Amino acid sequence: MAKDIDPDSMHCNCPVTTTLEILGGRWKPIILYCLQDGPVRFNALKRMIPGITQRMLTLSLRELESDGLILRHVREVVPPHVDYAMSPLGESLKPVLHAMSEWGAYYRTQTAPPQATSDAA
Amino acid sequence: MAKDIDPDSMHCNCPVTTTLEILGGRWKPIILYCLQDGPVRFNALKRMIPGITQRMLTLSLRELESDGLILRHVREVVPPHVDYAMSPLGESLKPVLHAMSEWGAYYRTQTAPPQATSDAA
DNA sequence: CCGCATCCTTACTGATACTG
DNA sequence: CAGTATCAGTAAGGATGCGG
Repeated sequence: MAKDIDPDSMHCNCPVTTTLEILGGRWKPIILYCLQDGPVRFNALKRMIPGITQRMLTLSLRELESDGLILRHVREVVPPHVDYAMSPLGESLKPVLHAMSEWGAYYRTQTAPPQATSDAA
Repeated sequence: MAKDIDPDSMHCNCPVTTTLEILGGRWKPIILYCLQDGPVRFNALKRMIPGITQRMLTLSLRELESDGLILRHVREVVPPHVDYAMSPLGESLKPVLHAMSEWGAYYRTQTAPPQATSDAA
């Protein structure tokens, strides 16, 4: 998803793809979701997202920061204290995240028949 | 993505991730975008999305169909005539696509260098 | 506590050629 | 026209260990 698209071979200017490029990947949306209620520390984030590895958390955080969606705040103390928070641009993404969340939930109700209707394919 | 997530290892029930799984990948959103105005034939789709290969178009279409977002209509004639259209579930995704599109466009205005027209629009 | 470096595996994507 | 099959390259994601 971090794939760089050459302007020369930019077949489609679809802004949806732009959005996908930014919050694509397995962990970005979850991280953003966790940050919605305020700043969170690195290890707290790791604890909130059980399956994530430190590597992926670090990489995702860096990309999110690089894309201007989150802010990284380092406090020079021992032990180190670093927390992450949404930037204004990140805040602007909230409605989108909300819409995607709503649809994802709706989708599940439409495709997850408890046990009846074997059209599970 | 075609990635299958085991319920047992489902670390996060974030519905946003569900949505991302469904329209993740390089071509899905573009295809959905092309289908928004009505049914389109296979080759027409291929023509509307210059960079896509037949393979990726076929695979993406199959996944979209499998996920219930689009409908495949085969007319048994020579030459073969197959067209794809949004299903009601696909239609329900339109607002989400629109929100993502809006944000993507907004994001570009926020990150586009003022001094140059580097946005390959 | 926070993060980086290395290596490895898998998944996604693409080019090309062939078929009903 | 609308696919399918095979092959291969790249990049995303993960495991583990070290450093500030």
